[in-house]
Amino acid sequence: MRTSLSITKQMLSQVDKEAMLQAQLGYVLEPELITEMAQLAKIRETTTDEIIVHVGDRLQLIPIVIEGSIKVSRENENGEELLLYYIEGGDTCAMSLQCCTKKMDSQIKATAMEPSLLLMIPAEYMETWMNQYKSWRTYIISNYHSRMMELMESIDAIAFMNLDQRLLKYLRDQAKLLGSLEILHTHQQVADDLHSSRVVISRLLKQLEIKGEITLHRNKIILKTI
DNA sequence: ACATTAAGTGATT
DNA sequence: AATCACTTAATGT
Repeated sequence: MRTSLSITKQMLSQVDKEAMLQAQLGYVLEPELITEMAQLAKIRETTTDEIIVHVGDRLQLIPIVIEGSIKVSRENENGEELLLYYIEGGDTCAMSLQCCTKKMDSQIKATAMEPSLLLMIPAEYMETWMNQYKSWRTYIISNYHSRMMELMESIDAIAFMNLDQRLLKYLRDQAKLLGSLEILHTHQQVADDLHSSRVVISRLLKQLEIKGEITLHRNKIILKTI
């Protein structure tokens, strides 16, 4: 009984993979490629805050985000972090491709921000697809470009914005990404993402609350507007 | 009721 | 803006 159920579920998900890819990438990728990807891809489901890639991991599979969102951060040897950018539905981390083919260890940490669904593709196929499918080339290059732009935005924020502005931007980015004005984070988690300290973040959040931008609760920050 | 974790605060650098 | 040292508040057992 249990076996037949799980087999059914497995088969369904195999069929669904193509549909999911079609829905997310049907406009950019050739149908033959979508089919091929669906055959090769392994499904990975994540829970909120599940770490998908650790610093130092040797990647062999490249994730494509189907549902949900992933946070990519830098991490130093003390475990201190800095959020770099997010990866949303239909996106991939093109940088991990290079990481795979050059057999380098991952320089970043990837964490699921919500329950997410990923398709994991063996890196070696990605290489051959670069020559085989024009749409794939375009997709990867455009992904590289997006990540690069987001990286620059982060650098701008760090270099040119005060922490209070950066904090507000962070809250708004989170809200946009997760589609909710309620941000379910502790002040400590926010501080980690911004590589600041809890006390400082608490004080700045208090100021934002006084200004009427947000309201504060335990484990929860509510934005008034995006 | 008690322990634990999150958030608030004053003082100091 | 960060850190320390402490208080207060919220929540779990």
